[in-house]
Amino acid sequence: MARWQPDAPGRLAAAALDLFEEHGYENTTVIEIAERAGLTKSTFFRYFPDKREVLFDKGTLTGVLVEGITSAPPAAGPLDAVADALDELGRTFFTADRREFSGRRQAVLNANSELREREALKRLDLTASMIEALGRRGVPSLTARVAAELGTLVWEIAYDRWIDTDNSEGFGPLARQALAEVRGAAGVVG
Amino acid sequence: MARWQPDAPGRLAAAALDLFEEHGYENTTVIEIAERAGLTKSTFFRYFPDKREVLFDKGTLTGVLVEGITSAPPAAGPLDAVADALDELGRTFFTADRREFSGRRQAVLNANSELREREALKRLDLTASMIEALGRRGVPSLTARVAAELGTLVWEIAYDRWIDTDNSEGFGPLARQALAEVRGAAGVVG
DNA sequence: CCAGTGATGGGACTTGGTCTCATCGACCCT
DNA sequence: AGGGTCGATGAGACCAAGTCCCATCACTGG
Repeated sequence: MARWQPDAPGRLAAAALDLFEEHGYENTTVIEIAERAGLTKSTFFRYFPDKREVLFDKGTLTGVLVEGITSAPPAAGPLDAVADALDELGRTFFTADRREFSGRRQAVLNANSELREREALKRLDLTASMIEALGRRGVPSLTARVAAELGTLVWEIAYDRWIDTDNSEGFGPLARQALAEVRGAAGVVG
Repeated sequence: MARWQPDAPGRLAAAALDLFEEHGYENTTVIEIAERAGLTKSTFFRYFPDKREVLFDKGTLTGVLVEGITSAPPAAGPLDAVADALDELGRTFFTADRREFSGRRQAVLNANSELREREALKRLDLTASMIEALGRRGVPSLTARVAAELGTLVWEIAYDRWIDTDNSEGFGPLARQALAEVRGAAGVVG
């Protein structure tokens, strides 16, 4: 045994998503996931720090977003920098071929509180990364915090719509639209 | 045995905080917590759904905040309603005598990622509650979402300052100040 | 042909969390 | 006083997550 398997983490993630859809997250055992992927519990925990993490990408999303904010034109305001980053995200991450997978994944997340908790943490980390990236652009601390909070909200709204919609609008335009709406609302809250 | 103990959950929470400070969260066992409180593992899980929850109040904070938003003058804008709620929170919850405890608790939370994750979830739930309360005031959905996001940020900033400061300013004034700053920043983000 | 390396398997072990049942004390009713 | 109910607790079996350590196999290079 101990044969090598191509793309072990990918196989584990795929197996996990399948099983979570079939039997639910809590009724699925790490051992079952590993078995379906042709691996063992040991290997599972070698690639993922815990059971929940099998459904979350290793910070690639955050990386793209930070990169996008950093490389936005220097003259752009904080929210415009975020908008640029969201466009970039739509081009490199939330592509059309990943939409179905994202939808399946999100349905599983929504169905389990333990997973929603992990999602909440990721959301917080995402906001923190945006704050840091905006800070490197010279945006004052508190402004960065507000912009990152609103930016995260825009991301969230656009992501939900991107998954739900039957129309084939890409993530980028949806984000632009959401940003405009949030901007409008921010001007009205007082 | 099976003797009755006054305020079992309170004793468990106090014992837990002590032990977490002494040995750290992960190096403390639920059995140890229960023992220090003169109880058992069974009783611990009868009062708390899991180990983390022993450091989180049962939604009283959210309750006060929602109540405050709901009972704000009908003419008040969304953020003003939130400001009223934060004042109420300062009067009934974040009182001077609870400051030391809150500081100890927060230090423990900050030291452990599992606890920070739970905190992230609570933050999300808090925002959701604010959105709902604002919705009942007739605030349009997206405006409510933005206001709740900013309100949560204000709460967070004020809470941090309330814990850190040596000065004896109450939570209410700190929240007012934070709100003004966030308002200013929101007007600048573009 | 042999040694080293990297990915995997196996199994023991701790702990969080669930469940079921027994026990004890307080209170009530006659 | 005596018996019965009820609420809170204790006790212990049990399962799964997560950690650790070591064995094993395939591949690679000399």
